[in-house]
Amino acid sequence: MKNQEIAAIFNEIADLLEIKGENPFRIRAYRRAAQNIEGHAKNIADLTREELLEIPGIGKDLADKIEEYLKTGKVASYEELKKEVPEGLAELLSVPSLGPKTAKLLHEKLKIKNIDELEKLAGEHKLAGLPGIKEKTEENIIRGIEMLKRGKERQPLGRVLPLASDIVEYLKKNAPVKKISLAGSLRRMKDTVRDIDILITSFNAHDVMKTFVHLPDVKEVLMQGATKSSIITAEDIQVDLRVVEEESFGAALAYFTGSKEHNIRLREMAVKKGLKINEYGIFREKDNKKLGGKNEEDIYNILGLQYVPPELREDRGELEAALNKALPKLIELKDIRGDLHVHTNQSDGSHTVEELVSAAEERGYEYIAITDHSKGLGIARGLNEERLMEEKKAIDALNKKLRGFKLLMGIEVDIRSDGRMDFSDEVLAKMDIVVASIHSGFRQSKEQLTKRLVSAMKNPYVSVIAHPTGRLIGERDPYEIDMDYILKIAKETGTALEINAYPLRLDLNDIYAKTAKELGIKFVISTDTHLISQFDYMFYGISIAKRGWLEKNDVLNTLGYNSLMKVLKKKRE
DNA sequence: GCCGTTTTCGGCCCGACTGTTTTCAGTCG
Repeated sequence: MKNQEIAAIFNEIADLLEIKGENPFRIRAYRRAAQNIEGHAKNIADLTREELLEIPGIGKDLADKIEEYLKTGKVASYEELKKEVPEGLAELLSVPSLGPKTAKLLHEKLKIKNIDELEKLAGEHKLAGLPGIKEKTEENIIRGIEMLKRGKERQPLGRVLPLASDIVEYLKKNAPVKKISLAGSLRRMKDTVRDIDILITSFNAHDVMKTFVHLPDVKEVLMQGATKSSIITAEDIQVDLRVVEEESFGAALAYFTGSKEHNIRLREMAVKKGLKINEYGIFREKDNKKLGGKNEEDIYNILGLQYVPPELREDRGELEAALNKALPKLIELKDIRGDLHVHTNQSDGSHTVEELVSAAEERGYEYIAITDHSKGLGIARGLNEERLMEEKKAIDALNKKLRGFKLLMGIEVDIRSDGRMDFSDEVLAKMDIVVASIHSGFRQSKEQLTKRLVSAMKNPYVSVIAHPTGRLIGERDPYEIDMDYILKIAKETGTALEINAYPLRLDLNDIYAKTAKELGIKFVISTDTHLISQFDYMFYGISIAKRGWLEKNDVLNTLGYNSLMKVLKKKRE
């Protein structure tokens, strides 16, 4: 996909323009375009000019630049800019607390061109004494470089959310907290997050702040004010806390939940109606009369919009839909009636089928599918045909004993590097459900990898493609595939795509899920459980599904057992 | 640079905290 490349260039242009001190709105236009290109599920390279212009934030000029890049591999104006602003200077902007004005100043006065030079001169205390810079600013820059070096990359949702919940619980117990809520990308359940935002109401903000900056986990206090404080935890995650008045809680929640792009659009809509939105409420412009803000719903209602669930607030069309009362009725955890990707101790899981059944029953499920690995995956003790048939026999027997609960006999069949399935059709035909996935040859060419998935989908017995892009957040990039083509074949063959709920996978991601849904492709949301506690990862899968605008009807494991079996058989016919 | 049931030109979201100042600029979210 060219999308990331083009988005990166537009962001870089925005950085360079910032350092030059250009019109801030022009800079924002580049950033907005970059954001919308990155979030676009279709390959930009395949769009017609008309389709390009339909992307919000892309006008004539930026469409020209995109076409120029696709044609020549370069953008002339970008190359010009790079000549004007020394290479490396833009990277200074990635240092927290250092913005374009300071970057420009540092270059003009000290000829600093990159972070290494900055670090050296800051260490020698050469920064202090420049206009507007004294010791404190120098210290902050040094600290910013340290933070940057520690790699404060985005962390997987599944790693940060438990931490955030702990902090919320601690504050509830130890500080005078009335209302408390997570906000930011964590509340939107983005698959990765950079920091934790917490919003609080209290009759004693001062004490809340005091407790907060003395949390057991605090490594560093970045700022402490009357209504806003920030810390860094021992895990190197930044936590921002805001205390607001009860009367403003809803407005503040909306404001701090974001996304920034969503909020900007919301405010633009408000301005057009003669209203003003800030974190304290929604106001009439002419006399500043407060119309609402205690509840988050106020903001949307007064603008004549449906309430937009946090997971949708990304400026991906949700405000237009809210205006037309056309928001999806999002899937919920309680809609899920079973898990269709579960491993036992026959391959690399930790539990017996019986143990898994009782755990599933506890969670209110009506069925699960046992899908151990196939023989090709030796490392996971993949099953050969003989062991698979033994497992099937055991499951058949168990099914006869179970009351009100069903086991589906399945397999997670390995898609071999040449595109063949690890079992013959004859064996696959004996399964209730076949989940196919790639576990090897991640570095094959895009064509090869695409071909492997296509060959799996064209197999009449393959019901689901599991973790379709193979990513492990923060550890392994998705392998390269032609997603447009994959989606087309999924639709044609009636193959479902999995949203793997394992927190490091979350694969398909939200963007692809939304596109796939629009094409009418069906999904399963599965946990890939190897350990009983992992059944609870379903919650993460649901969150990604919500972010992909999925409704109950889009997801096969919301069906009752009989309906599900009917759907699974349909592809084979 | 984008965008238009106010506009093809003139707008473009809004406020807190910090560090530097002595009323404010820069940065951030």
